[in-house]
Amino acid sequence: MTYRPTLSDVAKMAGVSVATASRALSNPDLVAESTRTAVRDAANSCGYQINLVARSLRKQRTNSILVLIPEIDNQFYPTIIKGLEQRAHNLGYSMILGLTSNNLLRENSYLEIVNSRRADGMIVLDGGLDNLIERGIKFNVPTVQVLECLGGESLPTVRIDDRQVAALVVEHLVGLGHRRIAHISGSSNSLVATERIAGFQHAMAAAGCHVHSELIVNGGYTHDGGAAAMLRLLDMNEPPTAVFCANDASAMGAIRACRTRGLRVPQDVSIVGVDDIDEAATNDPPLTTIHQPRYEIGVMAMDLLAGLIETSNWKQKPVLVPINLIERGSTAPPRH
Amino acid sequence: MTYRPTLSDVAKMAGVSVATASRALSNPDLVAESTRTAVRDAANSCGYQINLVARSLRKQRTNSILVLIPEIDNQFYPTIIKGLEQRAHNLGYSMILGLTSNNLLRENSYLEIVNSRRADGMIVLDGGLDNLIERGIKFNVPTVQVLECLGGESLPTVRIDDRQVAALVVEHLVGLGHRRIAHISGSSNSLVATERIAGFQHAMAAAGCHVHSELIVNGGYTHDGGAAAMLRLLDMNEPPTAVFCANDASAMGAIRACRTRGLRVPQDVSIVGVDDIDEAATNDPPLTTIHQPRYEIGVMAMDLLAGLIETSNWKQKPVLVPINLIERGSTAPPRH
DNA sequence: AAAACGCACGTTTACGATCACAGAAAATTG
DNA sequence: CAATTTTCTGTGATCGTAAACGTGCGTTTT
Repeated sequence: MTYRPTLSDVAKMAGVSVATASRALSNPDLVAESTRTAVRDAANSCGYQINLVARSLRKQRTNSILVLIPEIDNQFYPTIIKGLEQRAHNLGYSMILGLTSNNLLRENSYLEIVNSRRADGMIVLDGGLDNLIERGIKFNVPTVQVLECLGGESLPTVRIDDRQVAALVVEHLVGLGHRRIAHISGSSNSLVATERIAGFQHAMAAAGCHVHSELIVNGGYTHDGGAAAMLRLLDMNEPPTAVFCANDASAMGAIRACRTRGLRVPQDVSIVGVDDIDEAATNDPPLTTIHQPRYEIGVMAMDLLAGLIETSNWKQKPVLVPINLIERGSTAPPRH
Repeated sequence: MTYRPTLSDVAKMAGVSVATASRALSNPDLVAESTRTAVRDAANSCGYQINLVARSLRKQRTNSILVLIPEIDNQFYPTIIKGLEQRAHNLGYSMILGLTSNNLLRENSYLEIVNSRRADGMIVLDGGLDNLIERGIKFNVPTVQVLECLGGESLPTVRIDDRQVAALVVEHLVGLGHRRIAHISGSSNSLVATERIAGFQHAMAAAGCHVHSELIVNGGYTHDGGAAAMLRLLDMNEPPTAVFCANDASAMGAIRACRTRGLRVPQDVSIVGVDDIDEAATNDPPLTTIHQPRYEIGVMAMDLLAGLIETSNWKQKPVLVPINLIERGSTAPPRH
């Protein structure tokens, strides 16, 4: 195909004006049956395809949204992306994906996309970018924050209750009889990590367990970081009998570390993760973890944004997504 | 901010024509120093942001490309996506991500995006969509196929040599002393799967090993499928001493199946995977596998597409990406 | 029968930038 | 200093669609 017919070509062929051709194709009910079919036939016979760029310019709407993710090869984000994408598709939006790598330069260049009207709004899973979000607000770009919300809740937000995460874990472990429980935390510049730490301390206190500060070590959310942190815990005079890890990757690292010291999970040490990534179920032992409904989180975030774009108002409350603990094979009562 | 200044506002402020303002911002060297700074100052002072939609309409270029992926929560694709995205970003393109789920309806709706000029080209990792690709060709949309190439190589293509995959695996296992080797294959409607089967048979024949047809079973590329396939192999009168699995997920499933039968890997059975997903290295035992440079594959595909968009010609040869076998802990000489 | 209404459609312009063309101003040359 | 080139800038057309607005005509209302 060499020449791309435009709407005016179609109109000419059908013997109507451009306006009528436009209406016949986009708002069929505004047009008489006969002209409607005439226009449609003309469009089909010449292989007409609407030019969405032109429509966007005229309507001041691109029907695409920008999604900013810190990293994608992380086991955690892909399912959220899936939820976002499928919902976007159902709502008639395309998804532009930006990987920020927590890199300020990249973030700024992605901002260009929304500021220059190439996207109608954005979803940010990278709460570290508070400055980005501020600028987003400044330009009145509809924005939804997901999970990591460093910008506070001045923006529409979909997240889980990270204190509840810790509470559920502590409740489970204390219920099994553990008293000496450690926490392998996430990166300290993350609000999620600090909330989980606070929640852990609070829940432990509520259960009447003392938490020595040595029992909270940073695992940086990674497999290797979790393993290193676990080794430090095992080197203590009185090691913990159970460990609450801030995510599944560090939990698996912790399990690996136990093994290198000849300890069995869960017989000698209980380990709990957070996220419930796919690998958690197939891991050996299967990981007891906090399930986050990642797909649904994506769907809800996209719904929220779409509403925001269309009505530009929102109820000032963050959407809190329910979570639950999934008991698998990595936790058991402590030995005596 | 309530009003968005346009180029004509900037021009008015700077006391020049719109054309000059456009040149000053987009082609600064075509304009006198003094007017250049005048225009820039005006743009800055009123917070001007270019409208990329308008530019796209005029230039008939969107600077965005469509990437079609069958599924994203698959451990395999995210790293490719990362390569694609980062390269796209460096080249000045945005990436629109479409998840097809191998669903014909979705595929067609994504085609709309390129046909309606919202993207300058597309990258297809979902070779199952031969009809899609055909239409892509029909509309002269620059397209690059990656890995799974059901449409043949009439299109620009970036892939690995799947027969070589099988050859490397067989060479490794035969080198260890194995003679009775099985293959847990991928879904039969995939060209990649059939090529690996053919390569397996060829390499085995070349090594002087007979391959009974029972020794090739379908594992559907999944963990559970791999486990089920392995159980079938272990139920044979004379089970294989080594298994070549079509991907890492099915290899891990196979290992799990061995364990449920009380067999140890690699002492009793050797297992090889393909892909080298992150989990392969942390798996217990660490998986011997064929490494695919997924990030680089993404980068190369994006480079190829960008070239295609700009020059619209290509050397008629598929880009073959080099691969190699990584020996880890899941393979060993057979017992006697 | 006159007034009021509403449907279906055409005319025209807006959307916001870029580019070809041509003219004006400045710089260079002999 | 006139002639020529070079540099710079404005005019107006253009990209393809949507929508505001207006028109003609048939139908209903009193």
